[in-house]
Amino acid sequence: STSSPLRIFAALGHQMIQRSTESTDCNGLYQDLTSIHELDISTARLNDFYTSPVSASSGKPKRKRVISSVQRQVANIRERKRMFSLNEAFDRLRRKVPTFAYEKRLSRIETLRLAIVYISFMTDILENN
DNA sequence: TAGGCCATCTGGTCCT
DNA sequence: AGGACCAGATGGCCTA
Repeated sequence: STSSPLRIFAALGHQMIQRSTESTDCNGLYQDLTSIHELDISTARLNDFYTSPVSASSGKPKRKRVISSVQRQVANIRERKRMFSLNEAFDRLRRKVPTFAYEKRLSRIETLRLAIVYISFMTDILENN
């Protein structure tokens, strides 16, 4: 139907295309996220703390956590996994927002901005029907 | 070559 | 205590 929301959205600019569904994540850039299990956790010592000289806000001495190198490695892997899942969510969102005939995939910030516009557009359609 | 984008590391803070 | 989340820093890759 020519009045479908997607067609109306497409009419705002160029012809809208269905974006390919190929996964753009990884590309071999991620390190092995399973390697967390291979770290020798048994050698990790407990956290050490030292007292920083000043705490401007509270006046109380701040306790800073100092972690071992093994704990740092484990934390890095966790962070990589977290960012990986974040990027998976971005990929899902990318596939949901209609785009024009770009040769280039949307960046994360472009994906967010286009999603905002798209949601607003759809909301307007619903409210005016 | 500059700027944009991204992956990764890191330390701080919040929360369980 | 430790995991989740976050933001800053850094370096690599790509494109105009």
